[in-house]
Amino acid sequence: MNYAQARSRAEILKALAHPLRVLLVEALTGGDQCVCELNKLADIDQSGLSRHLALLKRAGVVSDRREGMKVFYHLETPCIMRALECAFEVAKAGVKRNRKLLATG
Amino acid sequence: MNYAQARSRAEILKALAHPLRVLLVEALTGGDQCVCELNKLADIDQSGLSRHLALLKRAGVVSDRREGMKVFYHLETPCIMRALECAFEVAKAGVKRNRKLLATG
DNA sequence: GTACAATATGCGCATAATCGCATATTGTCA
DNA sequence: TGACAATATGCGATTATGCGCATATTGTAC
Repeated sequence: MNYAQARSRAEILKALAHPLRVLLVEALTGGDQCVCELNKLADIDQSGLSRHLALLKRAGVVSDRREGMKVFYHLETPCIMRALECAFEVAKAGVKRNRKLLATG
Repeated sequence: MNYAQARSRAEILKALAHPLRVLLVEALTGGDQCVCELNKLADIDQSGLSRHLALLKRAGVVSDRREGMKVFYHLETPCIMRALECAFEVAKAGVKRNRKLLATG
């Protein structure tokens, strides 16, 4: 893998590397949702949410479509969630490892 | 999923969300390597590399062990590569999608 | 046309990430 | 002990991110 390839992978990962965006992607695995629904996921200002969604869209992770006044977002890449599952396992393992280190050392 | 869980997942993703760190993780799937070897992967200053490795370690993605003067890094989570593969698919799809948009619009 | 609802964007500020350089630490060998 | 190799850390400068507020856009209904 060359640096250019690594950069494009990193771009995607960066798009996912935010708590709210993780929540958004997870929510969208259950099906498309409009911004007004997604806005209930976390206590965030609407303009911020809109920015996060735009960012995910730019990265190619989601797409959007308009229906009347509402805009629905769609998860283009369910495989991303499998990646997140793995990441979660890593996190748990890491926490355990650190606990062990603290107990031992 | 609550915000705390999302945050811990985002932490892992953030750790991976850098071109050099993507390269490092990929390189380590082939087996443990010392910093001096990893330093050949990209044109980066040694102290920078050390920082990136420390970051991956803090996130629980890699571990290190000392052997004489050298420090070897070990990938704790080969499953991470699936995330990278997925990210790559997303990236490719994104490029295709943009081409189509350019052609259509 | 007005009024309103849903969503997006411009802007300024605060915080975090990254980098390069110098320097410190740790281990080996003579 | 001193000299050197491998790695890590402190610091300052630059750049990128995220946030909240105000405002703009787009669509609907009257």
